[in-house]
Amino acid sequence: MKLSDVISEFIQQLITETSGIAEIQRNELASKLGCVPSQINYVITSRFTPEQGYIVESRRGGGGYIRITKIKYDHSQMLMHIINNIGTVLDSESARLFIANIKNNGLISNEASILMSAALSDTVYRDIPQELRDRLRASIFKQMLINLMK
Amino acid sequence: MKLSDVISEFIQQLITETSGIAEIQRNELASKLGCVPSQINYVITSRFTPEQGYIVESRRGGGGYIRITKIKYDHSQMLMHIINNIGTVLDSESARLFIANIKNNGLISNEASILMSAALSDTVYRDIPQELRDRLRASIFKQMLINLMK
DNA sequence: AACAAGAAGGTCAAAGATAGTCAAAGATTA
DNA sequence: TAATCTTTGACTATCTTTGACCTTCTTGTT
Repeated sequence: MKLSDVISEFIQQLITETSGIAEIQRNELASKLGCVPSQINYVITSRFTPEQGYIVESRRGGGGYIRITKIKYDHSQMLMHIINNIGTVLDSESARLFIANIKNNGLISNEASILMSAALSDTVYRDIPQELRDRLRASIFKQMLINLMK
Repeated sequence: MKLSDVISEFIQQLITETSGIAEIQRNELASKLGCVPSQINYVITSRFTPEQGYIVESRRGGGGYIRITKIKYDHSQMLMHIINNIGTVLDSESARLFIANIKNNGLISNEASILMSAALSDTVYRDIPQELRDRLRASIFKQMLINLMK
């Protein structure tokens, strides 16, 4: 079996055992599974993404950790559906429509829609190179949605 | 658990017990918790900053002390404070602290804090050139706050 | 008052402990 | 064989711990 799959399964196992939250130490896990530390990052970025329903947080330094949380989406399947439909780029008009839609469907509060609109509005991306804007917008939108499902 | 966290929790506990003001002796606390005195300073400067709503005062010499006071803001002062303190750049740690602070003071809902944290978290800015990240983060944060106040 | 000694707390930089990034090389798949 | 996925390691960024040295304050002595 591929190394990446071993790592991935190990983490999934951990998540199952802890019913939702795996907290690991990168170097420790790497040495336990016999791989270089950065491979842990590879596995996480390729298999524990928002699209797949995971939130990843971490801290460096002494006592550092990587925490991977599996989203429970019983009540949020529509949101999950939205996330999977966003793609890697998102222009401001599409963002506006998505937000209006999920708000009208009662999936998010009015306050949440205000915040999302603010964070995705064109005015804040002035300094960002054109080609990065819509990728960033997509990324932020997904991150916000996935975290709402925590 | 990390030493810093032990120290931090000890101080927080003190603040809670005294409903707002912890007064400690640096050397005494250091020896009680088994660390070098300067580590107390480290914890204070990293976890009891104005951004987190604390004022720190101290005196040297015989009978010296370090006093840490939790600030009680009212809402308008709070917003004022935050807005005046976000410059043109904002790193992720400061963002985290600001958000925790305004949430703890009841200025924003839990949902809002989750959304803000998500939108400002480091993970979404991977593709953005280093020098733009913190400018963008500041910009998004301000935009969200402004729109919340409307 | 002047001074010296002692008792705090403050600063800073180095070392240690983690995690993150990126690009090159290798493997697999379409 | 071209595209995509995986593996690796060198380099970077961040957070924590420690210790040597500095500054300020109080108190006792002359």
